[in-house]
Amino acid sequence: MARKSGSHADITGPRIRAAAETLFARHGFAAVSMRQIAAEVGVQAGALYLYTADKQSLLFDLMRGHMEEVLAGWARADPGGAAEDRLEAFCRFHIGFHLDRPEAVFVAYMELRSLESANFTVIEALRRDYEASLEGILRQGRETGAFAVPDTRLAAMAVIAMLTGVTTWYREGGRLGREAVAERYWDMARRMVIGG
Amino acid sequence: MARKSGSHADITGPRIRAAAETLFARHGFAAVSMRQIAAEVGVQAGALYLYTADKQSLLFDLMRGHMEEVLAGWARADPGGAAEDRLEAFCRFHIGFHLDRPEAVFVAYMELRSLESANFTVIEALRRDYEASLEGILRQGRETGAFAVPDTRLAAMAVIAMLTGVTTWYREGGRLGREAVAERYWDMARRMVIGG
DNA sequence: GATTGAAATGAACGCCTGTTCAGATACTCT
DNA sequence: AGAGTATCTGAACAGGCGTTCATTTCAATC
Repeated sequence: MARKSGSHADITGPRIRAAAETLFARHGFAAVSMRQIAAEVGVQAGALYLYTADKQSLLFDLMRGHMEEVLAGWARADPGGAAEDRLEAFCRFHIGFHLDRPEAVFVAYMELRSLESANFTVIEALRRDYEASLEGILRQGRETGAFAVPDTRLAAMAVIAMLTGVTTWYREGGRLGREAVAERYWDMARRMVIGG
Repeated sequence: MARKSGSHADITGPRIRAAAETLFARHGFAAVSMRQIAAEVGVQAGALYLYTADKQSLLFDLMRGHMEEVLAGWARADPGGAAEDRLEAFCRFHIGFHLDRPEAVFVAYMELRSLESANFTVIEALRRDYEASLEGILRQGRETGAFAVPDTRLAAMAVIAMLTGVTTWYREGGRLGREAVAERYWDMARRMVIGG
């Protein structure tokens, strides 16, 4: 029989993933035990295995889900058109998306080394897809003469590193709001690549 | 009696720290056991405690040593003078220094959360000192009119994140040499902050 | 050759790990 | 009320953890 929507199982799975994400972000994958995750959900450790094959799958599912969300998010946010407009959209999207999910971002960037080899390959490929989408914008801008970028791959890595860095210091309710931060970062990114 | 220089003890301590650094960088602090470190040095686990109080001290000493090296290194490399010259020196120093010590950098950036609270405070203060030295350059440049930076703290964080990002993709013997990478990153940093 | 003292061993401590599973519980549908 | 199923418990497993310490090893000194 098909499971009713809203059943306990439909709720507990996501709760486990959320608890794991929070704990992995705070203490690191290796430092968090299945019993800690279970306690956070209010359940015994054995119950977790009704929802996940093992601890590694929990991490992998979290990271793959995040990377797919990033890619789908940018696919939606990409306005197309001129390279400069697309770069602005990319900067604003990247910062907004990352500030919305600080824990997922933390896990995705810090726990690559905790992935088993086959899982690492999958996540790494998704990451390269995302980086390639930025590099595509830079190539387009160079071809149309809008950007002066001697090395698009290198510039793409530099821009992404700069943008992602926001998550290490930004605090909600701090001196600058998201919009102000995004504005200034977009301005710096523009100056980095613009011709002249 | 004073210990003879070159004694076993003078050699084993650094060997333990080197092994710990490599293993912490590769697998993460929590995922590495004292027995693994000992095996790497060719010794039983108990022997490590002749050279370090505990595992946490091993990590803390590594990170403090690294941060103090960074600060001392920049103090030596800072040419003084015009802000633009100092910024160029900073970019080249930061990239060169970090590419020389990929493992120490990895540990210093990834294992902050593995530090006990008191130790974290110490490391964080050292990091802020380093960031402040870059921000000082940007402030100087803004005051002399060389740079157009609306927010020096934000720009400092952006530049450091961009520069540090090199360590995530640079591979010795790759498409670009260190000098070429440093040259292009300095160019991007300059464009980010320069007036006009 | 005996004495010293540093260096290292290897066993032990109590506790925690990821994972499994037989049995108990609670809920839904007839 | 009773059957059936989804959910969870709680104990167990084999092994690893950080750390301690009595004992041994070994090279340098007297």
